[in-house]
Amino acid sequence: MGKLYFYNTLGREKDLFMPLSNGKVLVYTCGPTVYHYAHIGNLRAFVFADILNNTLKQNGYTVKHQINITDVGHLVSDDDDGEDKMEKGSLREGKSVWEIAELYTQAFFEDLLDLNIDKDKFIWTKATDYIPEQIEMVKALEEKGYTYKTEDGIYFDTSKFPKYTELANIDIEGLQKGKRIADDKNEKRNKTDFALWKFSPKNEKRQMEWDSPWGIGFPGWHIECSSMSRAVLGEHIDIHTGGIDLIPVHHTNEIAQSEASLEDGHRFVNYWMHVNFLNADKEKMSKSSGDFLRLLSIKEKNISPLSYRYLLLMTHYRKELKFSWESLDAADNAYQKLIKKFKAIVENGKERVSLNELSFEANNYKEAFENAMNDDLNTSMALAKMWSLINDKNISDKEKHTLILYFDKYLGLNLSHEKNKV
RNA sequence: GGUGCGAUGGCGAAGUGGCUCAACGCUGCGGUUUGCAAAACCGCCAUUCGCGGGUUCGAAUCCCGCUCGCACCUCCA
Repeated sequence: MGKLYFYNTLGREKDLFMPLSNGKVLVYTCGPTVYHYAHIGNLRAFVFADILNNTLKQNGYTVKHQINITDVGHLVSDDDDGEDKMEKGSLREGKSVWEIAELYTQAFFEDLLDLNIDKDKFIWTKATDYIPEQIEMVKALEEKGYTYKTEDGIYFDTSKFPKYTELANIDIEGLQKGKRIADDKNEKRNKTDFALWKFSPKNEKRQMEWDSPWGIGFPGWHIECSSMSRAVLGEHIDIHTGGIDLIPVHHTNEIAQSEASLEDGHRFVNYWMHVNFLNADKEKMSKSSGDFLRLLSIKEKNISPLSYRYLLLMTHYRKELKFSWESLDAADNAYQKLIKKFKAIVENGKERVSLNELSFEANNYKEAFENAMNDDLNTSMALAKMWSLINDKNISDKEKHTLILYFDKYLGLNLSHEKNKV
């Protein structure tokens, strides 16, 4: 097992990775919401999760990696009578909310397949399959005195959890009025308090609603990750990943729920890893429906989705990526060239050598590549090492063949198969 | 208002004190090859790392100040 260093959002520095139990790593990734198609920005988080998963495995760990699917609708923010996004989608498309969830879940899985992400590596859990667990957790929090009831739901009292600001470094006083916290009409005690259970609106039948000790309703949107991760991975997990936007609200709330319901002082998560955003050149990557770039848009331009994956690997995951068609073209050129070069290498060096009988020089490339990946998943550096290897005339094609296939176990660029268009 | 991130060649991007007077890829340019072209191959393309100071034998890398840009806090990852 090599030495892995990960940048931890909690503490904001690169730490040596030490798993909770020997040889086994528990990972949780915040997954998609399934009332719309994923745009390519969403997908960045899952390519990252995939690379992380690969790297852990290459380092000899057994990885148990869970991703949730948010199929419960939650209220559209601002106004009180805001519609639920699932229900809204249902209305829009004339399908039941369950059909909506299924439709977009399948579309999401297709995107993963296109990106060479084997979905079977992960344990997928749907929020609607874990309603009893979510209710249990809310009950536990209630028993410990962390909750209170208002007209529209059961809320978590964040003032009772002193470490609340730890992850995001939130200045509660500084939170501006008029933003999400402004709805003082719903009797929230603190600006940062959030719903654990929401009551169904009176005189209205929702398509998704469940009975609970507090009345008919549906879970708050943070509780699903806390309770599902506990159900599948246990109370303590090694690594939790997600988009950078989840830090201040969602992950902060997750920590509060999970740790408040544990014994004092126990950490819910040891390493928090956050993927930066991909932003479009001109238009902002759209948040809700509307126009946004799908993987399909890339395919329609006859560009391989794996070229998009290559583009993602060109930049470090913690760095913002500005998407443009120019940069995707550059990535596509590089990726297609890589495939060609690799094919030529395979033809000249058909039989491979074993990884432990590499020449000294070839082994240097192996180590340089591993070091790059193990240093907080520096894929950009790793790609550079791969190119240097390809261009090195002193290494035999047999060894190159061996090494590139090995590298691709980390990178997942599907270099060994023929499904790529050339 | 709060929080966080960033500024490196035409573009993307690595590099956190000496092995980098700056990797790797894309583009471009010159050449070899070719009937021409494409492809392939060979070669070239930042004395410089936003600006101004400072620390040091030595800084893109550390410190101070400044300028500019971006993101999140509105259920986008």
